[in-house]
Amino acid sequence: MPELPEVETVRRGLMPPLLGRRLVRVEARRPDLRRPIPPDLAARLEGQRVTAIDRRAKYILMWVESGDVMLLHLGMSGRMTITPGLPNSYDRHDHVIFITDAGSVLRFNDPRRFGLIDLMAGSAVAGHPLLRDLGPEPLDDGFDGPCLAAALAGKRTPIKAALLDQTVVAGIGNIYASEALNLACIAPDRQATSVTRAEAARLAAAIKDVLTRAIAVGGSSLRDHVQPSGELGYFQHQWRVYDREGAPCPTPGCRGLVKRMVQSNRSTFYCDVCQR
DNA sequence: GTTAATACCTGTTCGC
DNA sequence: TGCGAACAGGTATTAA
Repeated sequence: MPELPEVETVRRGLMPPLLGRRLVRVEARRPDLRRPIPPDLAARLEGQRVTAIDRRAKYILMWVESGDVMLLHLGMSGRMTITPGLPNSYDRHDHVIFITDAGSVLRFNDPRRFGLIDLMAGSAVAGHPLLRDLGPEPLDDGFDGPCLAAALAGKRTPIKAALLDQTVVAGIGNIYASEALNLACIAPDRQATSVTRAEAARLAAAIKDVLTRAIAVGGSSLRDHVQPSGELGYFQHQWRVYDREGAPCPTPGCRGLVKRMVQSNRSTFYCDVCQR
């Protein structure tokens, strides 16, 4: 599932083959993703040189020389793959194709079609409805205990649900929420308002740690995520609790076992011995 | 206004 | 073995 580390991995994988290249052909083969692909996508991107590829939360922003920005979200099952030349055939879920002046082919493939593509002028990025309400970037220098504590203030919801709220912290999904809470030894069903300043500092550090280490190994390849090169990510081998029900808790000195519960219709994995 | 539940979608896994 | 049900989950929408 593409959360922040997977999206960042994709962004980094797209930079070498795309940055500075000209898009010679853009083809939307299936327009009905979570929201319709803008009908003028090809017209506004073809002939344009890619000037920057950024990330905000789980969104990728591709800037072109005209000043337009393509916004991309991978949803749950989306992947971007690059091949050096034209493939023999396209997959039925290859929804958008980009061909560069170097001849490489970028494919946006998304079987479940929870992903989306939008297009806007660069001046409209900050005010875009999907971007304007996002919370702080957890890997920014400014994200720390006080920052997290401020974001959690007044949230009358379990801390796990608060971490999934993109207006609280941007980019955390179901896997890394469980991982960070276990690393910080905070119970997922605690009310967000009950998290102390010291705990918020611990949790902010745990979030940074988990995300940074996941990016370093290319993210988690659960069912869908691969890097643009086709390589897998390997962080799933380092999961502490996610999808490890019954396994020993990895916290040093803790003798608990990983348990699973459902919060807001989502699986949460945790240890009820060391997570308090 | 805030929070919880549901819909969207399809490939995979599970149980009978 | 084969079938259908359940499950996975990010975000928008609807309900409470």
